[in-house]
Order: sequence, then C-alpha cells, then structure tokens
Amino acid sequence: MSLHITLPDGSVRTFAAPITVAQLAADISAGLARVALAGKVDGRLVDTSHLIEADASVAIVTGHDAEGVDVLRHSTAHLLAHAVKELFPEVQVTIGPVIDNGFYYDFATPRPFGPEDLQAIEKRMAEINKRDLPVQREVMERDAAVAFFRDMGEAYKAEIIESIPAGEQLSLYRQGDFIDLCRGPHVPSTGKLKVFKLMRVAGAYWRGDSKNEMLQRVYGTAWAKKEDQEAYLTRLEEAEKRDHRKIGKQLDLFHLQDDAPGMIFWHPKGWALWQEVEQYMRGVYRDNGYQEVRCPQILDKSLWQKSGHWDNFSKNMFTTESEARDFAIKPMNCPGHVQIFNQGVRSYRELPLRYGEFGSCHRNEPSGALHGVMRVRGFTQDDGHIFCTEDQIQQEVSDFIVLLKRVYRDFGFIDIQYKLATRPEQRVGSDATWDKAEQALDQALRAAGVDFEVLVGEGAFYGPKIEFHLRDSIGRTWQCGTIQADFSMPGRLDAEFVAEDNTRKTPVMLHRAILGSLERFIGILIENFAGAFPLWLAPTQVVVMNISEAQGGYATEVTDTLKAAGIRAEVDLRNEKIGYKIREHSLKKLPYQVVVGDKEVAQGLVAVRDRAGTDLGQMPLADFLQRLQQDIAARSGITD
RNA sequence: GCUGUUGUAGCUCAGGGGUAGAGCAACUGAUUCGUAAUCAGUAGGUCGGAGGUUCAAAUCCUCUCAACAGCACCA
Repeated sequence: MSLHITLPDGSVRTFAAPITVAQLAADISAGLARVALAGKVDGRLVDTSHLIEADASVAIVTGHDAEGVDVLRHSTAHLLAHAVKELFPEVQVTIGPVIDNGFYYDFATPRPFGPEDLQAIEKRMAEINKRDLPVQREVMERDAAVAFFRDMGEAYKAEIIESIPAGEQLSLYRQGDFIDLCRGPHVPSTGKLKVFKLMRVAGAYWRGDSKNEMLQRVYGTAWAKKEDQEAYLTRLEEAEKRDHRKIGKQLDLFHLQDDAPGMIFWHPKGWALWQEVEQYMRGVYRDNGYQEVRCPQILDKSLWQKSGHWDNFSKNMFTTESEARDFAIKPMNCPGHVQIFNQGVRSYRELPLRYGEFGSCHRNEPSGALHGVMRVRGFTQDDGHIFCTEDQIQQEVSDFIVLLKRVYRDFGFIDIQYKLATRPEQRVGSDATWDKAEQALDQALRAAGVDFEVLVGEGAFYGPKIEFHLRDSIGRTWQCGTIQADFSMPGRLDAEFVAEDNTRKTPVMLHRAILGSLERFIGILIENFAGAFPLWLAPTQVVVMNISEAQGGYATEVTDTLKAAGIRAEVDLRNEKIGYKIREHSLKKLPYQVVVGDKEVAQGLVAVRDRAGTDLGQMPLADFLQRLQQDIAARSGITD
C-alpha cells in the first residue's frame, strides 16, 4: 500500500505504511518534530501519537497556532491536577477546561487551598515538567471507566462519566502515576509545558449550580513562549491601572463607604462628568421624540405583584412600610410609565408614544455581586418605554438602532456587537406572540444591516431582547444598551388605546436603554479613557496657573472669561513653582493647562499646554477659547 | 448568597503580645520661581465594629460589618 499525506503548503508526501503524526513531523524536519504539540488530520485535532492510516491532509500543530496554545493550556490543566494529586492524594479531581488566556481546574478538597498551597503546587508542576513524562492515550468502555474511577475514589469523575451514554468509548490520558478522563488531544510529554503561572484560587459550584457543594477552582495561564506570558501579565497590569475604582479615587470623582454598600457618593468632579452625560442624553430624548417624565421612588407592593416583578424578584427588592401598608422601592421604571400612559383615554393617533426617564432604581443585589460603580444597589437608568402597535415595532427598533450607534460614537465607541436573545423556558405569553416579537426584532436587525448572534433562551420573561455590546479601547466588551419587545406587561397593568375601528386594544411596550445604568456607563468611560476624558466630558477642562504672585489678577481674569463662556475652568494661584503645578495637574489628566507669566500679561496672551505635554505656545485668549469650543463640539472627535 | 483573602493617618503601605510608624497629601513659615516634585517645621490614628483570653491585644480567639477575587445571580 502507499499512503499520501497532503501538507498545508500543498505538497504531498508518500509513505509505504501508516505513520504517526510525530513520525510525519520528524520526516519533515527534526526541528518541527521537537516543537510538535499535536496534529490536525482532515481538520480534526489529534495527538502526535495518532496513527494516520489513510490518505489525509495533515498539519503539524505547534505553539505558533492558536489551537496549539489551547492544547498547551489543556495539558497544563492536567499538569496542575497531577501536581495536586501528588501533593494532596485525598483531593478529588473534576474538570479542567481551557478558557481565554489560560485554564482552570476544579478540585474537591477537604480543606480550601490557600496562597501558600498555590506556590507549592506551582513548584511541583515545574518538577513534573522537568521529569518530561510521556503523555499516553488509552481507551476504555464507559462502564469500565466508571468502575475504574470509583475504585480510585474519584466520585466526581465517575459521576461525569455516568452522564455519558452507555457503550461509548472514552479516552484517558496517563502521565506517570496520574490518569484523567479527557477527550484530548494533549501534548506528547510534560516537558512541553514550560510557560505557565497559577493566578488565583476561588470557590466554584459543582456543575455550576449554587445548590451544589463548592469546589476549589485554581486558575492558571499558559503560553507557548515566555514573552507571550509576560506580555499577557503586562496587559493585566495595564487594565488594573485603568480600574475605575482606583481612578475614581485619584481624580476625586466618587467614593463608597461601609454605611451604604453598593451606593455611590458622587463628588463634585464626578458629578460634573455625570451631568455632562445626563444632559447629553436629555438632548437625545428631546431630539428623538421622547417626552421626559419622572415617577415615584416608592410604590405599593400590590402594583409590583400585578406587574409580575414581585413573583420573580421580591427577594431582590427593598421594601418599606407605613401605616400598615407595604411598599417597594422601585427596581425598574416600566410600571410607573404605564401609570402615566393610563391617565386618560389614549388613541391610536398618539402612538408611538415615547417616555424617557433618568430613573433612579434600587435593587438589593447579592453582596458578592457588588463591584465599584459597575454593579451597584442604587443606580440610574436612561430608561425609555415606547407604547406602540405591533405594526410599529420594527420601525421603532430600526430607529433605535440608528440612534444608539450615534450615541455610542459620540462617546468614542465605534465597535458594537449585536445579540438577539430569544424566549426563555420560564416565560409569559403565547408562542404565537413570541413568534411575532422575535420576528420583529430579527427583521429590524436585518434591516439595520448588522451581523448578530442569537442567544437562544436568554430573553426576559416577558419578551425577547436585542443586546448591544460595545468594545472599549483595550478590547473588552460591555453590554450597555438593550431593546425588548413586551406583549405582556401592558395588559397586566391595564394599558389600552382606542383603535381606528373604535375598539379597545392593548399596546405593545418596547423597553429600551442606551447607556443602561449611568453609574456603570460612567465606570466604563473611566476605564475606556483611563481617566483622560475627552474635553467635553472632562470634569475640569482647563486650569490657569500663574508663575508668581504678580500675575494672580490676570490669571483670575482669564479664568473668569473662560467660565463665563461655559468652560469648566479653575485657577491655581498657589505659591508653588510652575513645574510643581504642572506635574500635579498632569497627574489629574486635565486636558489643557494655561500658564501666565509676565510675558503673557504684557501682551495679553495665554501660554497653552495640552494633556500630551505639547507646548502649544502663546495665543490670544479668544483663539484658545475658540479651540476649546470646537473641541467640545466635536465630542470624541469620531466622524464617519 | 457561597468559598477564599484583606481591613493600621486623607492616599499608598510597614509593624504580628510590651509607649502606634514611613512616604505622599494637609497645615504653618520661608522662598516669588517659565513648563512633570523648593526648603524647614507642625499636626494627624479608640489599628473596621462588638465581645473574649491575658498583668498587658493593632497583634491571639469568637462573632459581626465592609472591601477584593472567583462562583452563583443580574427584571
């Protein structure tokens, strides 16, 4: 017989007998054989020990390939489990998958791992790496595998295998004394696993269910090259520097304290930023056919029972009582908007009717969920509700998508991902209604000409939703905007309008938000810009500094002129050297710094320095002001 | 909520049974200065909170609150 193997470059090699991937690699070059981690046979990822018995296209997978790095990570997870079993034989293994940038492995341990354990485990992993143990694949029947792992005292592993259909062949991987059930493929030997680092330990529920016992999850990262790992760790450090909690403190934007967990104290500078965002969004409401409204913070419990929220979320609602009446602090704005809609008799001629609110909401989020300003208990939504007919849905959704893109662009975000979340198992409303609602959203997305992903079963209990995710300057994505079609709540809350044929009909309600929570969106802005906000958002836009006391009057005059023109300007007359003041305001990331000394006073000019440290030279104040105003009008400066 | 870690001056952190520390910030004085830190001095803390052990607790123990990481949750 003869075997023909096609390589990725199109060349064909012929062999007299079946060969393994490793042998093929060696046949190509000794260097390739050394770095081979796995093979890809007709598109299927296999071990280097895999025997190629028929003609095929084969690629040798190395650390240069993304798939090769995944194999490394997967094998490093096994290396971790191997080290843990050597150090702590009483620990049971469970699963160890690859994740972005690394892997984790969940263990059932009699006592939790601490940081010292992590160090010891990492050290043992390095030792096993040095032993360069061959990693061997074995095959076993399902039932035999269950018995095998039960005998070893690995109850979790046995349970996983039991959930696999009977009669199937399972693969196991053995390295030294360690053996684990795994689909593979894996690297040929532990010697290949050189670049890794254990990152942290944390609890994680068995099978992801909070009713189950908690396991110990060890997270790690692994790479083909040391430089790649170092670059990754540097990236993490860079992201940490942008942490909005840190920058919020540095720039004196807000704080949180024990007395009000999950609720924010906005300081003057943070509130200036907030107001800029809110006023901008108020203009968006105004210019796009929304009427701004304001509803009560506290509403009778019975209203929440009627809307269905009490059944679904009562444990997450803050409540209060007065004179034997039970109230709930509003967790969302929609029932309030329906009450406004319900005042008087509505005609079809009024639809679509759009209400917008900067709705202050409170939700009693679980303590473990709180995170800076990103996940809080008291927050404000740019929340709008559109009351319309079924026929109007698609147009409204299409218009909304256009509007949302424009808003995001003004804030400097141009990369947006779209997702359509469809009916969940737990839902209200008939299938016919859901068909209609999902179809309307689907068509609106197609009409907008955007690519979108479908998230099956992720919709809200009352309707499907489109989620809008934006990508920030360091590549992270955040879900902010949403639009949801609701055929159910208007009926529950007795909303109706008089149709053309003079019958009473129930309107459809579209729930929509562009920023989502203002708190969270501002947190995203802080991290996106690392605190160096575009001029229009900067809490302080300009600081004017005198060089010595003699120019104090002139500096104040310049500042007052800027303030009168609507610029957020401050004057710094402190008796400090100019270098000291410049350093301080640079650390505060102010967009512009103005220096005035005797020369500027004499000629009636200002000397301007921008955030990048560039000296823009002297100019008349009017020119500087014009520059500021242009810059502000351009917002984030993105045009298309 | 669950598991683990942490909580000391406004901020960043040291101290781990025996008189509470540093740097920066603040305040006072001197300096009046040209583009990222002038000098000197002063003040600042029931060591998250409550109990306990001890002659003695920031330090050891128990409970509790909060933060951090992950999990679960997210209308």
